[in-house]
Amino acid sequence: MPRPPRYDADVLLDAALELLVTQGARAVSAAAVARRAGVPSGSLYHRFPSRDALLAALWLRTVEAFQAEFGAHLRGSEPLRAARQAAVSVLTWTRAHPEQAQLLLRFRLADLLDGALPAEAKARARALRGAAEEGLRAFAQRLGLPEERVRFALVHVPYAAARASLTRGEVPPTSVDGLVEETVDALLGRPRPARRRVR
Amino acid sequence: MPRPPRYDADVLLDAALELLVTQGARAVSAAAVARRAGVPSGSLYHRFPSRDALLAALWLRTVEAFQAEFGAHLRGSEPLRAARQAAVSVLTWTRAHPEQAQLLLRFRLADLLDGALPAEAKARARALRGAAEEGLRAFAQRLGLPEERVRFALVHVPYAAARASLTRGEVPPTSVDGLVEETVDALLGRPRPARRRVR
DNA sequence: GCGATATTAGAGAGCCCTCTCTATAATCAC
DNA sequence: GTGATTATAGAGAGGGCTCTCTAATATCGC
Repeated sequence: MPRPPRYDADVLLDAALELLVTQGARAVSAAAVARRAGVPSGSLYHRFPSRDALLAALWLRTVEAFQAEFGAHLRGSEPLRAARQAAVSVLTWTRAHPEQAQLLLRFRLADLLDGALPAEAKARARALRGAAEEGLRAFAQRLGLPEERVRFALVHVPYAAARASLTRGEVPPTSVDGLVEETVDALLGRPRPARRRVR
Repeated sequence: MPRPPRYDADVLLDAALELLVTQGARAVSAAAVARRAGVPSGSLYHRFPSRDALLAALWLRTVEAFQAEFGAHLRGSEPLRAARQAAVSVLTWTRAHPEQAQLLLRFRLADLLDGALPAEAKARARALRGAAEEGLRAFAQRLGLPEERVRFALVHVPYAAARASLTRGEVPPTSVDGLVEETVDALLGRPRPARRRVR
């Protein structure tokens, strides 16, 4: 039997994530990741065939984690309630995993890579995209509302709310949860009888 | 008198923008910008002291253009109407200047740079940020609503709507204008009597 | 034409990065 | 212990990038 591994692939992905959110995409070189993780470059390339493959793995690991949670909420029983919960879960997840959230909010997969997406990663990416599309489509149907409207309310609005804080290096305050729920209600539910004018 | 310039600085900024939106931040090297613009690298460095200075100049040129328009709408007479117009102007501007919009939507200034923001750019950036903050603060006061709510409705929601299309390489369809106005009304105005359930 | 001035033009020093390659080490079945 | 297998470890080839430096060039006032 073989020599046991000394470094976990996740150690490298974690290092890459840290570099990415603190220093930006240009700072994430395979060499920098290896240095930061305290791993010889040879060992890095033993696990990942290329820098692009490493970045793709980081991206996919993160999207998978996020979508698992968001999707679970969408499948909840009462639709409007599920919608609110899914939307707010974006903020909750962001608070629980600020670095991962930054990765998703600030970068596109293609922007992290130098070349084309490695074939193996492409399959994983397509599966994820498919699952997300399908989940949203099904949910829109349950609500009886156009997909565009549902996507706007559940994806882009919470996204914007999370992004607002993250770009300032903070975590979204709980006060925006209310704004997001209110927006979801306004777009997907019956209009609220009277809006409280907070001031 | 001196020899007349042969290249305009904007030619370089345009080339950088094109590289940025089509290839991502990592692709925008000073060398690549010069190649793309058909300018010798020496001439590039004659205009910009460093790659970072060039990228900062591109960013600032773009933010200034965007804010000029957004700010003008905010100063419109009837507040709720001004709010709707400002919010929708984000989408209009995005359609008129898709590449510039992508720059603002997809990248943060710091992510484009390798090092710290050059001092000269820092002053310009601070001025811009100050003007934006002040404009929003004043508008929130006119509306008599909390700044956070106004920022969410006028900045982040339209931002999200624009981003939705741009990340797919498209320009926002006019159909989202309605969603944005509806959201602005719901968050800043009196609730609409009855929402039309489109389907 | 002639200096003064600003700009072009491009070669190349030095640096970092990606990725490869080879030598070495650790584990297990027998 | 031996062989098979899988990792580690790190040096270095080759390439691109940033930025500098020098030589050449275009314009103007006189």
